[in-house]
Amino acid sequence: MATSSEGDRPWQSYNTAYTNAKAGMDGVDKEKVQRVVYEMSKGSKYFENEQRKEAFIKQKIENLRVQVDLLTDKDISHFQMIANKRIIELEASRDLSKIWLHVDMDAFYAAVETLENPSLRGRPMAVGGLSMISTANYEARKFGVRAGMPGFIACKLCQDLIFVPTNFEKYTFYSELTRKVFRRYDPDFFATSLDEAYLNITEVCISSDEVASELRNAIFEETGLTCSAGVAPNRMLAKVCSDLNKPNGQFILPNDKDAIITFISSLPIRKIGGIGKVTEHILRDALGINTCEDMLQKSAFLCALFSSCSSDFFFSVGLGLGRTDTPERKMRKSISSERTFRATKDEAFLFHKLGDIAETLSIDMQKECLSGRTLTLKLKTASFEIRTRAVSLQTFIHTKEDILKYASRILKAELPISLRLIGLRMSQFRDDKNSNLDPMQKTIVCFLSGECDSPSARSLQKQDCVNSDKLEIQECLDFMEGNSMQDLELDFPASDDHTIERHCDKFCFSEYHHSVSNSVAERRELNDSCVDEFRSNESLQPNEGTHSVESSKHMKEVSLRWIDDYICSVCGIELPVSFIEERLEHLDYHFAQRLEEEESSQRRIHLAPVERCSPKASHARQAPRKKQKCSSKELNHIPIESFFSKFKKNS
DNA sequence: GGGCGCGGGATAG
DNA sequence: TTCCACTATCCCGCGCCC
Ligand SMILES: Cc1cn([C@H]2C[C@H](O)[C@@H](COP(=O)(O)OP(=O)(O)OP(=O)(O)O)O2)c(=O)[nH]c1=O
Ligand SMILES: [Mg+2]
Repeated sequence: MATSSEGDRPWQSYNTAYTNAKAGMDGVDKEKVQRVVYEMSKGSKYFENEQRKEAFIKQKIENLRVQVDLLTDKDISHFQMIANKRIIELEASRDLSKIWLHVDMDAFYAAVETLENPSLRGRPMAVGGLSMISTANYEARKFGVRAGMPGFIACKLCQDLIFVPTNFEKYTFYSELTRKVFRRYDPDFFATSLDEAYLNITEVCISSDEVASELRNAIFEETGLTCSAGVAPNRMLAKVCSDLNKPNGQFILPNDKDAIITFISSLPIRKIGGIGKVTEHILRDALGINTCEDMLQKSAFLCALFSSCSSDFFFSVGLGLGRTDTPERKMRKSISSERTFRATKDEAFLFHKLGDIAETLSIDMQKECLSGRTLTLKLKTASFEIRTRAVSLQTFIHTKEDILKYASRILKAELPISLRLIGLRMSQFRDDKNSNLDPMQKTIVCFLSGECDSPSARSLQKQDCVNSDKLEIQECLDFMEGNSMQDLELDFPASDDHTIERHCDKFCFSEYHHSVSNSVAERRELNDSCVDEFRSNESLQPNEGTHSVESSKHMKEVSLRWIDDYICSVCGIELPVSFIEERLEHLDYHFAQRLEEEESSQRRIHLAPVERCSPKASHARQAPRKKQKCSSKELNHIPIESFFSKFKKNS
């Protein structure tokens, strides 16, 4: 440990952020880099925050060491038995039947910029700005400049460094080109970022070496970009391998257990994906673990100190085991936007920023047709402390106004505060996966198109399905035929009233009112002291006798017009109402509808499959509503035009 | 006790 | 003169509810 010489060379104790071995960093004067970084950082707010975090981790390590010291010989042999058993089980699961290839483009953003501006070739260059750089080319790396380093420090390390601003459209374009090549080798390849992908080449592989060379050549031919590749029996090892001969190189690890053991034994644990700065630090200083092999040597202690989930992971690393299956494609779980600015406590400025962020987030959500019910506000204080505050709503939101409304309330609760960053994230998207759907059920849109199992139909289901409130179509049809509305019930997501109050006791959040009832209005007055739209738990009870009665004939017309409007506004096809009516007669499908309570009172119709099970709670009763035109503004971005074009031809 | 929601943290590109 | 990004995912611990 360098602690003894800390007095002389304080930079050695400053975190190892830029010192971990990285491609292109051989032969760099690490001591000098470390010193410059330290000199530039020392005394800054950022630095102080890092020191706080570091101290916290040191404390954690200290606690672990105490735990280790307390272990008796008996304890140790006990945990050793458990560990051995687990290791044998894991070893038994070893699968050497697959061949995985990991591709990683070299200095990707920088390489793309160089391609578009050849004068940059051979000169040290970084993509990003003075505050942060995304990556640097290999010329710049010789100076110690690297991804995640602030630009102003990089400048000190390399006087002639050229900065190029990021341009994601370019990177996306070139990423697409590389993926075209990947697809030829494995149509089911899966990309983990713009510049990385895993390919299962088991089937196409005669010689791994040749496949890798051929692939890299093809990529270079078709894009002008170089990449590195790693081939191994599982994804964890393939990723390690792709980094070994970077840039523009490859490394093949044969599907042979002895070769794997040899390979893994001397490998520093930091090379493994999932083991970062902190884990490396903890395992080294608490248990003396440096290489993957050490994971097995110290298995008893890993068992004693960590959860079985964590120790399993550590043992897998020691054995060189990794996933060999192809993961199913997952939809995104959250979407966010955040901005950094000069730290300030000027509230007008902060709220203005919040509005900007809400707007970009809303635009991004609309691009992907997302609507979410959990909003998370992220703040970074002037001292770099990160705070997050979340609310889960009863309704799904995606407009700037809605996002800003709730975000403002949360932010108000944090004032006064000096901030340097504000971010907003939406999650818990509206999605059929959120409710136990019968996957055999199809959407109304599907039905109308007659293409129930087409991929576009599935993607449509993913994007535009379940709502917080739904009407069973059969019930709706019953109603249309003159039955009572009394039996129609709405399905709310689980109520989070208490949660909201608990976590943000200064504010009460408005609920989504499905019917305008006197009782709600009355309660609103009673709770006037709280906020504008308070909603008590009592209001979750069904509202009695509040709906007016309109003729069922009229309702039927209205319902059919809704659907007609929906289809029209989405894809511009005007269908005869009688056609829709005829189609609907055959359905055991459902449609969901949603009434915006906001000033615009826009009505949005969502077509959705619905679970067969009865609604969990019946909080409100549906009241008949007046017909309103669908808002095409909200619907236009739903990318189902191509889907409907099929339908157009047929009709 | 399982599930949910929140807040913090680690990791990666 | 300037003084460390942005997007996303997973995991853990905690408190609460059913
Ligand atoms: C590591 C990192 C990468 N990126 C971007 C820029 C990178 O070009 C791109 C791919 O990341 P990396 O593959 O990690 O880095 P790289 O491709 O630039 O260099 P190499 O693989 O040869 O070591 O992701 C960031 O924006 N921020 C980061 O912190
Ligand atoms: Mg790369």
